[in-house]
Amino acid sequence: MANIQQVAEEAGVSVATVSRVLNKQKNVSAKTKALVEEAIKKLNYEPNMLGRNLRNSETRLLLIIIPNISNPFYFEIIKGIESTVISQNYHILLCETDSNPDRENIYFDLVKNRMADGIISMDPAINEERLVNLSQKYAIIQCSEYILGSDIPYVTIDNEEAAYHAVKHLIKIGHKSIALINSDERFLYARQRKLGYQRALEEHDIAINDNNIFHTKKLGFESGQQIMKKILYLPNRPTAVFAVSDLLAIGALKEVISKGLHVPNDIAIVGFDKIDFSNMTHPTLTTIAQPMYKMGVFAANMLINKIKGEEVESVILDHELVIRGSTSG
Amino acid sequence: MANIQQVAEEAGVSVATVSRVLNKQKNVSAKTKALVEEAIKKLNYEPNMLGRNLRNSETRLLLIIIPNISNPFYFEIIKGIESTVISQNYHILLCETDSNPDRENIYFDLVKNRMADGIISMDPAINEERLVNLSQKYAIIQCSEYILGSDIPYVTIDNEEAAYHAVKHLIKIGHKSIALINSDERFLYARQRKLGYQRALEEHDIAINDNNIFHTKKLGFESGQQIMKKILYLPNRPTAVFAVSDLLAIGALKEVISKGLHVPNDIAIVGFDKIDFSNMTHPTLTTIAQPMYKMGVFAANMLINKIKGEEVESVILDHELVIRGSTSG
DNA sequence: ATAATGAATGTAATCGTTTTCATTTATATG
DNA sequence: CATATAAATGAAAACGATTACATTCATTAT
Repeated sequence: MANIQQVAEEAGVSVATVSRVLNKQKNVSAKTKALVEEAIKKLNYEPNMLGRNLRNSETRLLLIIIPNISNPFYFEIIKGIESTVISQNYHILLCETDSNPDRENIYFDLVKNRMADGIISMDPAINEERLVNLSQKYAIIQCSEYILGSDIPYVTIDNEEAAYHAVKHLIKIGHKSIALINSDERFLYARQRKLGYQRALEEHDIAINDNNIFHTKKLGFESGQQIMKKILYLPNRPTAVFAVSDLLAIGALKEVISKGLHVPNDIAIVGFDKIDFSNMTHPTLTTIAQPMYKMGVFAANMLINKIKGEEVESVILDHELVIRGSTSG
Repeated sequence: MANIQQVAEEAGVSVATVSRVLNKQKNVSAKTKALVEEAIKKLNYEPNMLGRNLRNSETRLLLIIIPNISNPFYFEIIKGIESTVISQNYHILLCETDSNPDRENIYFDLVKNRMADGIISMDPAINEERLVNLSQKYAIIQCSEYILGSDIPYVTIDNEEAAYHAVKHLIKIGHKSIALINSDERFLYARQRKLGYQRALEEHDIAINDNNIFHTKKLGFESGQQIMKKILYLPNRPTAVFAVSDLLAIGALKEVISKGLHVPNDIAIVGFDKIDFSNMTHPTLTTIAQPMYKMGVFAANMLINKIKGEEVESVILDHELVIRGSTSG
């Protein structure tokens, strides 16, 4: 494996000149440039990034921290991030915490050890104290979930407003008894979405019934299924359900169908996220669309700017209510 | 940001000694070790991996190449890989090619430039020539899809046998007209699964009807849906469908249901992969389960061994037919 | 007390780049 | 033609670790 030294010898120039050619710098004559390029080709030379990285003290690697790789919510965001960073010669290290603090620490160490230049965190369960602490010294951006009051820049949507939209839609088509399938209220987005749910009900003079509010720690289909099972047994069965994620909504939908009930006639359902699969259920799922790809692009650009030392501002993007079969027969 | 030099000064020892403490080597007295550890704590020292990596010429980064991050087939495999490598102090760089040769090249360069120590490729559309070429100099393992006749080690299942199983199941429950939704036959697995499909039919004296065999370049739900649309218009409509991936099968299922037909009474469906979603459809999907997590673990260990310079053998793991609602009313 | 042994520690080279600064070479100006 | 200026090139330090080898120190045997 040839190194820059050997290329220099082969071309009969100094390593500095080779480096200049490599980095497309000015001030190298066409003749020597050709000489160097020839030597590179002849020796099959590929620059060693380790040397370069050490010298430049950067890795051009970015950490993306997510709770779980199989949650489709993150796909489009990640695609947005990936295509943005790759054009700027960065790469991403996808880190799945599984909400395990040990995993989290391993990833944090990666940036402390300078194996990564920055972090985009999308994990609601992340250790906030440590993250804020880390953000003093390293470039960090939050995406989707963020820490209220910290000064880590974030990109997100207005969760309260979005939930308000979703529930208002249910009310408008005539529902008065609406259940909420929420996730853990430790998480900001869960609290915000609940607020939106409550505001919509209050605004239409519908009493908030705590028996209609459910929580789950896990965000998979199964949780939605289990909670819907409980909802179906409720004495005054609600006529509609708002779930804070499509996965939960799809699990719920599945349970209703399995019991031989009709969606939306017996129970209407609204989800959140507009994941791909939400269009493959029968009926298709009404849901709140987040501009996921765009969120990824924003987060990526913000992080890269932050790495460059620029000042970056948090961003709140628009959402959209997508009305489909699960609320309109 | 302190470096090893400053720690050495603070502790009043040489950098060699600090390095020895860092790497938990023998031959350091308890006293000096304590001294060094104190200095490390005091200066908040974190070793810089770039220095270490350059010296050791390794990055402990492994490339995982997949066609598309949103295909759930890869999740469990990736989880298997991730948890295996992390315990051995490696990390993964998830690389999505989108079947775009430019992307692929960027990733290949990563290993040429020594930013990664090896590759696990799961991309059926990968440039075989380049991959084989690269495997002369770098550690490469293939997972799931592999190159026949190359000597890149792989871990996979017996695709032909699995498809044979699936189709035989359909025949056993009485079907005689069975459509195949295949992917691009450029891919080995597609050819193998078709072979299994044909063998099952032949073995039961069912004529193979080319009109019942469909191909798609894209592997999303929508492709399954579109193809099923065609199948439903066929003059002698098949009574069963075998799709080479769950995504295709779910799209197909959706189309059948949407047309008001019954699964499995009007059309039975078998998928492939046992992705999470396959349990969330109504009815649930009969499918072939691949031992995905295990495949990931194997691939990871094989790669790490290969990096160490050991000889590694290819592996073929068992599959399993999971019978569910879409073939048994 | 001395030599022999082994453990602990230090010195300096090394990995492969980039970049500052000095020096050489080419070009333009009078 | 001499000089001023700009462009091209090179020498060497730097990035931060690891490690071969040399050296010092402590321990034991004679």
